[in-house]
Amino acid sequence: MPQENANNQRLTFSKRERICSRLQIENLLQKKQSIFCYPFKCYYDFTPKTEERAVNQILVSVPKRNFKHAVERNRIKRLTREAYRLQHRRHLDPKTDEKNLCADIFLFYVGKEILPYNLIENKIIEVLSRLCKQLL
RNA sequence: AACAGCAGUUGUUCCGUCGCUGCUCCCGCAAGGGAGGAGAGGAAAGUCCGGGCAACACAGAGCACCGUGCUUCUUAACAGGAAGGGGCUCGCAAGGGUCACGGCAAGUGCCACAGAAAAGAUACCGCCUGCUUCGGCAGGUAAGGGUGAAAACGCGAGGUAAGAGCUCACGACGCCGUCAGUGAUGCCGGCGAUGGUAAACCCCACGGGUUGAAAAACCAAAUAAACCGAGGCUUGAGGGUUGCUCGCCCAACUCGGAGGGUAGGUCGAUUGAGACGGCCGGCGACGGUCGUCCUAGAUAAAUGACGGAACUGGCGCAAACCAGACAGAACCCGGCUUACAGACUGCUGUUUUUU
RNA sequence: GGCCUCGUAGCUCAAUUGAAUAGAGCAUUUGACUACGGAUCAAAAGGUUGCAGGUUUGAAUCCCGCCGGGGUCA
Repeated sequence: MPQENANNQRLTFSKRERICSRLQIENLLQKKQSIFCYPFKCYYDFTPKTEERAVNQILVSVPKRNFKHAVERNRIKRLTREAYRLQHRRHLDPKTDEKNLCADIFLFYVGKEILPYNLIENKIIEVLSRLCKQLL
């Protein structure tokens, strides 16, 4: 099984890397720190690493207003998560490890139509690199 | 063979790499890791009905409200389904389609405009009889005209001054009786009433307690106030006891406990009115019995991404290119409704060709 | 996931006990008034009553099925 990753890490995206707490979401939205990169609006926050939390966490949301069918919303969320899974080891984790922080990221899909996977992947890379600039 | 209708089945497949969520086994103190195997639908949708399950309420009965409405059967139950009856309708016929299909002969209401009159009848024109000052007046009548969506059962004959269910035959309708049928109902006989409207109020029959998994149950941080137990030593401060001080008590304060149950977690929650197959009963829906199988269980919510190949379609030979329906479980079932490219099967009808 | 409500001119609302031309204000257009504009006056246009069926002589209204919007349950 060839491991192509430079850090020799598996490209995982398990439940620990997701935001599941309602309180966490509300805190995140109250900070009102956001960047915009079509088709994503991204709320974010950085907290110091603790024993309980040592990884970056992410949440994807697609409004029902723009996509009426559950099939479409599921597809966007899956594409977004897949792009994050493949890219966050390279573009986000080294920077946060350097600062000993971990990030909460709320990705809000504000586009009106479903984009193909390679476009979404490029946009996710852009979002992650801009987040890294916010760190500096 | 083509086309059309109806009914039913199916609704892309395979390989590689990287992932996600449960389950089983193994390693590990743990975090986690490894292996194996599983992982969206016929509608998962709409939430339109009916249940299971749960909490609360409840002696019994009635009223109100809501729903259903030909009959019999089916079922856990239903506004579903099956078979049958009746009306309407398509058709030469065979046969098919469709129906909120109990009751306006229990009561009340409504029926605009037009029209004499829209329902206890009435009388504009007309018809007939009588009177007449020849202008009409009085009476009878509802056959005809006209109005309207609808006109006092329809139509023919008798009858009459003219007429009239006034009488009779046939026909539409209700009730009763005989016969057939489990029954709706049908045949025959007798009696009887007559506008429509109950998706108008209402009457009759039957059914419905309310609220829904954000239900319910269990574990249980932090914090506030109240309670219980122990302490409450020195100094200072509050209240009571006392004229005052000391003392004592309360209380502040400290520690512990129990209680309720918020954040959070567990459960509910996936073995069930289960699926598949055989046999038996039934016209059928469906039921009985035997055997085999275990077939998603997430919880801010898994079932995905990329690449390759095949298949189908755009398209008439090939290649290239493009596309692959409707749509995503949220406690679980039975139905209904709505969406749906294509493929396949069966039956029926029409047309053409061949024998 | 469950439940409740509402869809009428471009906008805000009537008509809702079925009754025949669906009405009012603002906005739009035209004309008058004015040197011009505003205000005012007069007139016009604008509606598949969300869509599709049914009941009825007749439906915005009654019934049924869809579609869309809003609200509510921690």
